[in-house]
Amino acid sequence: MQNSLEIRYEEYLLKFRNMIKSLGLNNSIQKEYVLKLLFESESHLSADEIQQIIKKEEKVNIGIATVYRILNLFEEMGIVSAITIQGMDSKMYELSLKAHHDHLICINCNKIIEFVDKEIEELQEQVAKNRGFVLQSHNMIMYGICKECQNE
Amino acid sequence: MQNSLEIRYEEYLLKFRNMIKSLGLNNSIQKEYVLKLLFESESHLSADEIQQIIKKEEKVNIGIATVYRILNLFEEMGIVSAITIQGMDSKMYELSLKAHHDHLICINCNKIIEFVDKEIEELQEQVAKNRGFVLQSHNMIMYGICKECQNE
DNA sequence: TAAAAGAGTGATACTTATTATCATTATTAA
DNA sequence: TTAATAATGATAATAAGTATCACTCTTTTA
Repeated sequence: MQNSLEIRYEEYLLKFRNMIKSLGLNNSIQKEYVLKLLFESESHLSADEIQQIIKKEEKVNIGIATVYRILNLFEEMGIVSAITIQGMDSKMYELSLKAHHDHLICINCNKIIEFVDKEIEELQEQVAKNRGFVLQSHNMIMYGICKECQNE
Repeated sequence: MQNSLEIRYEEYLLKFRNMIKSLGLNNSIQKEYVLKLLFESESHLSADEIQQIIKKEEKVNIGIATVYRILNLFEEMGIVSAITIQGMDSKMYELSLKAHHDHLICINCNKIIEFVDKEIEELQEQVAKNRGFVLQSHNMIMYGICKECQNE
């Protein structure tokens, strides 16, 4: 019997395949490898990490250009979002299926905590509105020291 | 008679020179060119722009490595902060002397509006505190379409 | 079912921002 | 003024991300 993660993934995969088809694109095993990895991963991954993990786990080759191509496509489709973290030299990707959220990062151990604060979101809308902007998206990353790292 | 901007800059320059000295570093004409440019500039500048502007305005050569070196130093000193804007391939620098603020950027015309919202800042502290973090800094960039670009 | 057309992949060349290196120049201290 | 130290500039190196192109895989259509 499958666990709930797998079941959820099966559902998600079907939706994904429909989306790809309705965009007039061809699906591929590579796209599904990337999708599955992002779906199962707890953490944010770089293109390079994605390539390495797929090579190791799936025992299959995947070109770095393909990884970038797929990640860019997924971003355009709105199913992946990228964040740029201070001090890191490559973008980190995650599924944006998980609802929108912001990030709190420990500058010592690099732990990433995801959160949403409804009040902040509302105030952001307000700030934009007051300046005549129609808000499209935002990026908020907070940096600090987590509880564990404070006791060192 | 000097205008108030110049007067403020003179004051600031003296503080800067002291800071450099107390760090055991040597001041240089290049450092002061970069400082002055950032002080006078309304906008956020890339390292490349800084190099080009200094070459043109001061009719003097300055190496790109020096520009980066100085910007990194200034960041460590806490007098410059860098932001990474979606879709731009280089970091944008500004003096962080101007009090802390966040950014609202038009995705059409690239206009950048700086703002601070005290309530948001407080909520951010709260979010961090609730998760056991001691907050050190944050980056918040909001993307949208400005009033002017909406009527196009 | 088989070919033609279209799309996707992987290797690799390329671009470009940023950093490292090192000889030369400028500054500070004695 | 000179020895020691630090900063600069040219340039080589690094590395992330993109562009290109030959080849392979899908899809379509006859």
